[in-house]
Order: sequence, then structure tokens, then C-alpha cells
Amino acid sequence: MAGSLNSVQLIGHLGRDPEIRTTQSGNKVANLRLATSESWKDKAGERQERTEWHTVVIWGPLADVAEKYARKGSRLYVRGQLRTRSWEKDGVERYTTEVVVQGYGAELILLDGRNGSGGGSTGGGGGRQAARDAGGEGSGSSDGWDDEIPF
Amino acid sequence: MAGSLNSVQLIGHLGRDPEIRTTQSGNKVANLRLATSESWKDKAGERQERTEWHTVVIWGPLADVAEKYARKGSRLYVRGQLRTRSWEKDGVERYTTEVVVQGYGAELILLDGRNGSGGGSTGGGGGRQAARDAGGEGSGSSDGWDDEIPF
Amino acid sequence: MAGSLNSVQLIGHLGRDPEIRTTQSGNKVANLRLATSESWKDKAGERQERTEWHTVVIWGPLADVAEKYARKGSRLYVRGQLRTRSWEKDGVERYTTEVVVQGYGAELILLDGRNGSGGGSTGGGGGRQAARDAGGEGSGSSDGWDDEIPF
Amino acid sequence: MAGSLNSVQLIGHLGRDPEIRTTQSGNKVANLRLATSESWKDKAGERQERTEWHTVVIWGPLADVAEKYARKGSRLYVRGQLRTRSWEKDGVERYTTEVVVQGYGAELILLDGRNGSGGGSTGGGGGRQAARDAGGEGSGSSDGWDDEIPF
DNA sequence: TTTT
DNA sequence: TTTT
Repeated sequence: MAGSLNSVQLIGHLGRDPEIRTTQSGNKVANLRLATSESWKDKAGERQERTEWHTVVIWGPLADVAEKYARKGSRLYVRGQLRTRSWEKDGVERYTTEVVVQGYGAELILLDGRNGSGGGSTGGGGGRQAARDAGGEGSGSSDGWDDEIPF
Repeated sequence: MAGSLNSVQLIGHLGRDPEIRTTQSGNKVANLRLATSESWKDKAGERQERTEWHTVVIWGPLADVAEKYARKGSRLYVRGQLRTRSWEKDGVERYTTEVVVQGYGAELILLDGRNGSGGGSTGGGGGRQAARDAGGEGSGSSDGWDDEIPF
Repeated sequence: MAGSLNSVQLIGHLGRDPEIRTTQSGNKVANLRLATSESWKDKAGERQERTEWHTVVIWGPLADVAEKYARKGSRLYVRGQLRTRSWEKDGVERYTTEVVVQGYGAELILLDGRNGSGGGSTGGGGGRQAARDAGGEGSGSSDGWDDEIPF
Repeated sequence: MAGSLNSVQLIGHLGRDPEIRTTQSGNKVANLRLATSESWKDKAGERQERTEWHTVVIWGPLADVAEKYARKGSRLYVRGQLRTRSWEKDGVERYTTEVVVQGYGAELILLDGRNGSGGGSTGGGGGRQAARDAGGEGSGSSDGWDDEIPF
């Protein structure tokens, strides 16, 4: 079906360090747990808060960025898409919905430089970082059209 | 945690008519199944397509809009937020992630006027429809500030 | 500056047919005028409506899609970025802000098949169309990672 | 026209402190200059960067948040809508396009706690702050529906 | 289960 | 005029 939009945008904090895996074909994947929360006043005027936990799966060059710079407690912005996988456990089919940050339009922006986990260094990073899933392709003006005035 | 963003935007078609329920306290809820899909060429140059099915849960006035105007096959735009519910079945905990279209920032836009379900009319509508979850509140200029020139 | 987001999303109708130009280096550009509008009730309970007109500039393969399928009256979804150009007229510097649909993350979805302008044919199109600014690159799964199970 | 979307999302830094005004009717307005930028490598392999400057106009309670917590150098996320105003100068009509953060769906998230302006405190804050344009209305669950299980 |  |  042409003409779909499947876009998720999150700003939140990581509940733990990213888990990094490498597939058999050598592609890197980062698995994050990201919390968003909202607060409101209930009918009794009490402040309520709910936290939502998201599983974010990052592929490709952005996984490297996550590995290098994202830590437990890091705040980040991600744009990806919803994907629901099915898997089986004890003969029961189960479903997991993830935010997949991969391919066209994917974005990851590190929103702070703190390492969060207290202990270990991030190994050379921790600064503000941002990236796109753009294996050599790239951003708006990479095509050299910007100097042209069509109108 | 202050300062979160949890936003999902979808444009797709409904796999079936909305299911409408009313809670014990009289609130209306619409449950939709919405498909998005993407296509690409694989390494062999073959056209591939994957469809993703989303559960969209709409509360409040927007549920009325869905009930009146959305049908199997309808194309629509929604903006909502991700929410994962847990429930138990056969003693096993399970999780379901839904796109909840409710509260601040929620949007629903009907993108076509077809009824989709073949026979019956939608009962007075079917045209282009859009709405927000704005119980009488409303859009940007409802506060009458627009005539003022602050700068 | 790393870590920026500059994203505009519009759903609206075209006020006229796209204007198509080709730069000296052969790149195609489509210039659109797109209307969005909002309505609300003012303090007197009167229904008010305001229409906002946007200049949308589309580069590259998406310009071809616009040329082929978009017409006066067409409804479409675009995602692009804000860009403000300065130019001079009669010795006075002026600024124009446009929504540039180009490069990473750009999207264009035709939301209906109507030609709108009554008269001329679209020349073979008019159906539902969607595209990305992806010169051969492409969508999420074009990298063949989808069959891998990293976790 | 029903069924429009006019949404701008920015993450960037402020070029100067917010300018705060109050209209004759007592409404507060904050005027911000926010920079986004993107970088890429040109054909010669040289790193290029372009900065885009946005005028962001914030009304209502969010203007208070901006006044209290945003400073020159602050990084923030905003969601608003595009609006083009016309005005006259020296008998010439001119247009200014702004990102208006006001009304339904408007969002402002302060992404850091620094005050930026060097000396003075922000007057009790400076930490992470976020808000919506929700004059007493509010977030997703303020309607008390969350305890109900419709399906 | 939609759509193209 | 920000930031990296």
C-alpha cells in the first residue's frame, strides 16, 4: 500500500545502559529501554504520574551512536516506526511492539552529555551527539542543489 | 519526570469497521485496526511489501467521529501516544501496545469520504471529517488573542 | 550544531497546480501553495475559520511525483523542513519562509486521486501516490536486516 | 476546510534571552529566536554547516515557562504551528512566518537546566521543565478514564 | 483485516 | 544570535 505514515517520536530517559548485539552478518543493533512520563491532577486535585516504558531497537550507524554515547539516565529524542513482532514461548504466541529506529527518516538525538550510570566512563564521549540513519547518503543539502535558484 | 514526548502518527487504512464500546461511566471508546505498509526492492530487485497492523484506541469526542465516519477501508490520520497494557491469560502475563488517541494533542483526520463497508450509508456523513480531543476547548485561536499585536 | 530537529508536517489542499521548474544543472523543483485551515467558535459562539497558506518547495524525485499526480485541489501530506530565504527587491531585503521537502526524512503522500482542476488530465496518473526522497536508497528494510534476530 | 494538519517541531538553541511582552488585555507572549542547524559533507569532502533561525512565538501559560526557564543558549523542543503575518513598512507589504506555540497540541520542553545568561538565577528554577498549553485542561488521563477497561 |  |  502506498501512502502510509508510521512514525513514533519519543523524548525520554534510558532506564539502563543500551544492550548492544551484533547479528551473524555483522550488523550492530542497540536495544534501549526508554521512559516517558506524564503527570496530571486527578479529580481530587492530587498530582498523578504515569511512566510508560518503550523498547527502542536501533540498527545501523545509529546503533554505534547509542553504544558510544547513550547510558542509563541519558535523555534522548528518537524518531522511528512501530513494529510488532510475534514470538512463541511455552507454546503460546506472544507479541512485542517496538520502536524501530532504522531506515528512512530514523533519527536519534542525544539531549545531554551526562553518562548517568555514575561509574563507568562512556569511553571518549558523552557530549551532545546526533545522527541519522544515512549510510553515506545524508542531509538536505548533500546533493549540491542549494546554490541554485529555481524560482 | 517532566519533559517527555510520546507521540505516534499514523496514516493508513482500517482493516475493519471500528468497534465501539461504552464504559460503565458512559464514556465512549472506539477500537480500530489500522494498517500501514511500506514497500521496497530487495537485493534481487524484487518488490517487497510489509504491512504493519496497529491497534488504535480512541476515547472521548473523537470516538464519536470514528463511530460516525470511519469504516473498513477508510484512510485516516491519527496522532496519539503509545501505551502498553498488561493483562493475564491462562496465568500468563501478556502485554499489548496500543496507540491511544486521547487527551492533549490527540488528533483524528478522516482522509476520504468513502464508507468502505459496501452497502450502508454512514448515516449523515462520510465526508471529510476531522476533530481533536478538545471537549469544548479547542484550537489555537479560541482564546481571542489573535487580534492583539504584542510585538 | 549537532542535535537539531527542524520538521514541518502539513496536511492540506493545493490552491493551484504545482509549478515545475528545472535548474540549470537539470534538477527538478516543484513549487506548491498548500492551504491548511482551522476553525473554532469565538466568544460569541460564532464559527470562525482561518486559512493558512504555505509555500512548499519539493526537490528531486518527489518533485516528479508532485508533477505527475498533484493538482489544484489535491489533498496531500508533506514532511519537510523550514527554510527562510532572503532576497532583495527595490533595494529592500525581504524574507520568505518555505517548507522544503528535500533530503533526509522528506515525505510526500498524495491523499486522494482527484485531479481537482476539472479540466486537464493529469496525464496518466491521479491515483494514490506516495514517495520519499530516497534516490535508490530507501525504506527501513532495504538493507536486508529484517530476517535477522539479534535479541 | 476540515481535516488539516499544521505542525512544526523544532529542537535547537536560543540565540538570545526570550523577549516577554504583555498585551493590553493582559496576555503574556514570549518571542524566541531558535537556531537549528545541519551539517553534511560536500562533494569535496569538506564539512559544511547551515544554521536556520526560527522565530517562535509562545502564548499563554507556556510563555510563563519560557520566561522563567529559557535563556540564551538554552536547548529546547517546541511543537507549534506555522503562521505567516503580513505587515507594512515604508508602504511595502512584508511577510513574516513564525512558529506559533499556542493552543491545542502546543508543546514546550526545556532540554537542559543551564541558565545560559551567565549571571542571574532564573528565579527558582532552571531545572528540567516542560509544559503544555493546557489552561487547567490537561494531559491524557485527566479525564479519569484510565481505570476503566472497555475491551 | 486495509490499501495499491 | 545559539550550539558542537
